[in-house]
Amino acid sequence: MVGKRALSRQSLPEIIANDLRERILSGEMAEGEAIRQEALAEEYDVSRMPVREALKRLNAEGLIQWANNRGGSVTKHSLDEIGEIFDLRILIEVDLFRRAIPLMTPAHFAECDAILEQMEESYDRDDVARWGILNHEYHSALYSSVGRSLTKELLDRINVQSERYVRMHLSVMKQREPAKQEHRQLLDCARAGQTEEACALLSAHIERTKDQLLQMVAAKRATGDGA
Amino acid sequence: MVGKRALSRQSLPEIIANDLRERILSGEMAEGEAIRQEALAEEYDVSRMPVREALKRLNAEGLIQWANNRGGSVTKHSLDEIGEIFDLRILIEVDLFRRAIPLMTPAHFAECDAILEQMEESYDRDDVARWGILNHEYHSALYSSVGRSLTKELLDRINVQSERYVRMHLSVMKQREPAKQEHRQLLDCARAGQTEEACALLSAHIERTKDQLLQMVAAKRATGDGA
DNA sequence: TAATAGGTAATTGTATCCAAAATTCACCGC
DNA sequence: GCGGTGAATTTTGGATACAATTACCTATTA
Repeated sequence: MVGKRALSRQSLPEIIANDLRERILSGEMAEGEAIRQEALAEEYDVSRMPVREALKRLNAEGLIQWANNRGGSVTKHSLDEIGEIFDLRILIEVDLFRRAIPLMTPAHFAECDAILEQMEESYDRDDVARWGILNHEYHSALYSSVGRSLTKELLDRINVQSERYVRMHLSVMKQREPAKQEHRQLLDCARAGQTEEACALLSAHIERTKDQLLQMVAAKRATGDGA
Repeated sequence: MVGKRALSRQSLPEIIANDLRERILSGEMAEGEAIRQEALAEEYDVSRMPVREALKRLNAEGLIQWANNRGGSVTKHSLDEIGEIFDLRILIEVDLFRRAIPLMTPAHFAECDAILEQMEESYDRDDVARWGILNHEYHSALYSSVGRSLTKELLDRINVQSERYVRMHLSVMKQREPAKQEHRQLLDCARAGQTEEACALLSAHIERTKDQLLQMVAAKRATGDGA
């Protein structure tokens, strides 16, 4: 993301977009839920204008869909599309990882190690929210040795989509041990300079997440809502 | 003032965004050029509101950069970033092509053939504008057998970026014969079911375009760097 | 003479207001 | 009783007016 640390001077659309994004990602705003500008404006106690800009932004991010004069709704992905999102993650993350490994220094490995430790700590406390954040941080840290800012920006956009489903996943995920081990192996392979092995592990890691998650979403949709 | 064309069913921001996008892609708005909302609003004879929405959209597409209260400017990519754009194209297009080839039917091949013929015709007439459009159509046709709508959407966004530079490229490109042959070979391999060979060709094809183009942009920036 | 501070002008961001489009409900006709 | 058409309400889209922030220019002081 663009690093504007002065968040005191954040514009209203920015603030609202961030909050709405969080509400969508957390599932507070359900898939397919209709969005009315005025209701949101009243809720945030601002005019409809900054709300409109925030909605436009989220629309560009793909989190909500907008019809011309017909209002908007929270984007709902089909199972195929959810799978596609994870295939894109595999494609781009593995490419980044392959470029990153030869450039990794002890400092990079140390950073990954530090995050891993915090992750394992959050396992034990069953702090899924923190685990999700750290998971994202860890994956980013794996690629920090390589520049590729445009690619990372693209990946961030895709990750916003995937995060919606990963979060559902985390909250009901039983077996976190495999992921834990995979994260360690990934780093070990990278440290040993075994680029292709590490990439294969990363690919399998995301693939496994995808499979588990698709199963879960499918089950949820079959029982839960009729849509 | 300005002739209001078919704005009937299209929203104003949409129209303005499309026009601005075209102006940026065509080079009419140069890299790094500052953008003032009011000037554009006056030019299009509308208020600043739809202009702002259009600018927001282009910002999300990465064509312009926006600072908080500081105005915006047309995005200027470094040589590395331009290379990155083409690397992303390779990554995504090859993945799409690999998935598409096994699904291609005679109808798909016929469509590609038809576009190829028009392309070769436009070679002879030296119609670079038409060639550019057909080039994009051809690449899309290669992947038409596969669904993957989200991936295609992503690719379209990347292609918008690359098109800025491809257009410069086309207008000064001397040797179009290699591209011509490569396009044929690509299709022949795909028809023969030689998936990996076809993907390798596609990768090399885009890679060659990237190399030529980087050379050209580097030369252009070295001479007239003042802009 | 140069640097800093203050003021002014320009540009962006937000709010309120008005118009246009769409959906829904009711009434009329079949 | 059912279907279609029209009007009214709801909701979005666009314009104008106003506030806030920023940058530039000028003046004053060291």
